[in-house]
Amino acid sequence: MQLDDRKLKILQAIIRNYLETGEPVGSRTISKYTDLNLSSATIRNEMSDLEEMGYIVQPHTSAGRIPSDKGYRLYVDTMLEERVQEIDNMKEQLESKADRIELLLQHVAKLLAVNTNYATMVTRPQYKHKKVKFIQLSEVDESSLLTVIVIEGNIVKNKIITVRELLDRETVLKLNILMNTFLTGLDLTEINMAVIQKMKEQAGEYAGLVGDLLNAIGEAVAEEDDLGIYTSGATNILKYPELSDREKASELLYTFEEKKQLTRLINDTAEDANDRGIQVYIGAETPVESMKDCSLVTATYEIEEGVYGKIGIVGPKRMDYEKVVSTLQTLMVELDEIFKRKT
Amino acid sequence: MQLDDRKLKILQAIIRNYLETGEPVGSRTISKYTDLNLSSATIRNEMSDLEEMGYIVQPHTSAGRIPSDKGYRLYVDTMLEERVQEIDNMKEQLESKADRIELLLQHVAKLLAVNTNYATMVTRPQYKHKKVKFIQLSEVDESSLLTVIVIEGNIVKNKIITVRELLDRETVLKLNILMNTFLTGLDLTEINMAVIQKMKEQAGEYAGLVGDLLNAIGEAVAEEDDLGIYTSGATNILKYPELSDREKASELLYTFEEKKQLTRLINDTAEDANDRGIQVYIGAETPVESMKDCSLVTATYEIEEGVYGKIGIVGPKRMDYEKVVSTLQTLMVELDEIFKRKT
DNA sequence: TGTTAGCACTCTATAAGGTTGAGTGCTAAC
DNA sequence: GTTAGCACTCAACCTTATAGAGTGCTAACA
Repeated sequence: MQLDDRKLKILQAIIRNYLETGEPVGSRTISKYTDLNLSSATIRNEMSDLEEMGYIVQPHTSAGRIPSDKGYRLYVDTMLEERVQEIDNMKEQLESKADRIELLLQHVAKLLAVNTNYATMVTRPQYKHKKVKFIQLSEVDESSLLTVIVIEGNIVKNKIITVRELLDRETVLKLNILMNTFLTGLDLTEINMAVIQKMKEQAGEYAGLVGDLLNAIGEAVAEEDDLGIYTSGATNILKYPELSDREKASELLYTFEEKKQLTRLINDTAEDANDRGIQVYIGAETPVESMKDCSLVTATYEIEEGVYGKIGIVGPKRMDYEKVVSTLQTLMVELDEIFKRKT
Repeated sequence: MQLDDRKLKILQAIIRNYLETGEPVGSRTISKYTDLNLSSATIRNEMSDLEEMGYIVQPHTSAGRIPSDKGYRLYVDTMLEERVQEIDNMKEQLESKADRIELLLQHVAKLLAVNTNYATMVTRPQYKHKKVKFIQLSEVDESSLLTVIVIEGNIVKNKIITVRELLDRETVLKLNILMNTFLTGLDLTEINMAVIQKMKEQAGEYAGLVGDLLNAIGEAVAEEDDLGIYTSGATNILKYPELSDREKASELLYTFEEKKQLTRLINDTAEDANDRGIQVYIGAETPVESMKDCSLVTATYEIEEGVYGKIGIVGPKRMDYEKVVSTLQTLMVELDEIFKRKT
């Protein structure tokens, strides 16, 4: 069967209506809702066809139709258009935070959540090779040595380590130079036993301390990985009846609270990133089990050449795709500008 | 009327039973449940008395009884005893994180949530006067200056500021000395215009930069305030039917997601902190509106002389008070040890 | 005088039957 | 190809009946 123009219009009308109401849509509604001037009977015939073709489903005989995953898919693939959006204040708010990337991203998540009424998540940019840019050791007091590590993208990590013996100023200086000469420019995979061995040799009596320092650096940088996800608006999920029954809501909210599962989102969707931009996952298409009754829209932002992060919006399948996509598009442009200006 | 020993035992039995089941408790249940060897009729008489005295309520005429807020209050005040608890692995887990206070606290929240099945929150220790302990400026690259500030309690804050002109090594060193001589030992309220003026004079041509630096420090430290709350297990709330209807759950979860309202918890309960230790707030006693159908148990921990933080557990009124309180008590001892050893 | 058995009463929760209304599929006429 | 009309289906809702848990009260008992 052919999906002609009229069928497409009817499908569109069904989906639009369902997005608004969340209720199955009947033929009479469409008959009035569209400007096709067709009777409900004709619509019924067309709907019957659309159902046969798999774009819509009936929850039970004698109910209206709701879009199937395939229907949504067609909708987002063919029907999305640019939408003008008033997010000027969003722009202002973002600029004020441009210098603290974590705060900025957290804020982005929040803004999106407030604007869309869906749950949102933002991942920190993932540096594939985290090169050490700079290391600074300083004595804070007699027994504490502060280690600050700056890695690519001006991400700053720090760790305080306890030293057994008092260090004089000169030793600290020496250690500083040692650490920087050896480590600056290396990424973490390059810090292998050979390098470590060499460093320890050079350090002489402070070999033990150097070991501690390296551990501290390792830990501080590793921390980065599991803390790179910011979420907001998770409770918005409870606003949608089809997601807010005990079981589903609990699972979903837990996913957002724990965040761990969300990493799969980044990894599993990373491969699609060659055609970067905005991706829509509907129902079972999502890589996270607990979202099987949701839709997920992700966007990829680029903070600098080759360094990407993801933004995701999770809502019911009857999510307002147009709004979400256009909001994301605008936001991407915004972020691009902010990052460009910075570097 | 007198609350004699028998009445107390019956009340205790009612509460215990209600804690387990979440259902109103009838006289026959108690008659079998206790070792008092009394018939249900007798229990009924006593229950009637207990109701008159305000310790229990009937949700409706022909239902069993549930404890009133007053009943719970009596229960927690008189009936809590030490409970031996197997939290040895809790101890181990905590020790491995002792050197990163934020991670440690986050972990404490999580452990508690997992152990109790309630929602938990932990606040970072609140330094009343945050004295600057140490400042370190370092050049990261041509245009970025990294400012690291260590404040009391070894809390490390950092901020990268962009500089217009290239700074030579000597200037950075000078600025370092300047910042440290003026600011070390001061708390933030003491950094007033007079001090700033003097610093700028000394800085000469770099007066503008000093201003930027001071702003950065101010910002970095201010950040501390609103980020000082860690939560975990918020979704546990959905496990308790009496809290998981749409309205209540939504409100509660939002409180946990936003965290802002939770600060009131710390402030409002701070006054009771003279008799520090464990506090129980039942129903309307809680300082946070959205928790009016919950109970809240808080504990105060001391990280060093005069520096406190709070731990809170939120659950239904039929929370297992014994378990919660004893878990908290053990945890307090644990934390005390960890902090003592550190300093 | 405290305790208990027994009984009538109350009220929720659950199930069963009846009704309504939205929606469909099919057919026959336009 | 479109439409009006009709019989049919089924979830949602209301009503009613029933079961069972629990109470309060009274009278008898130790």
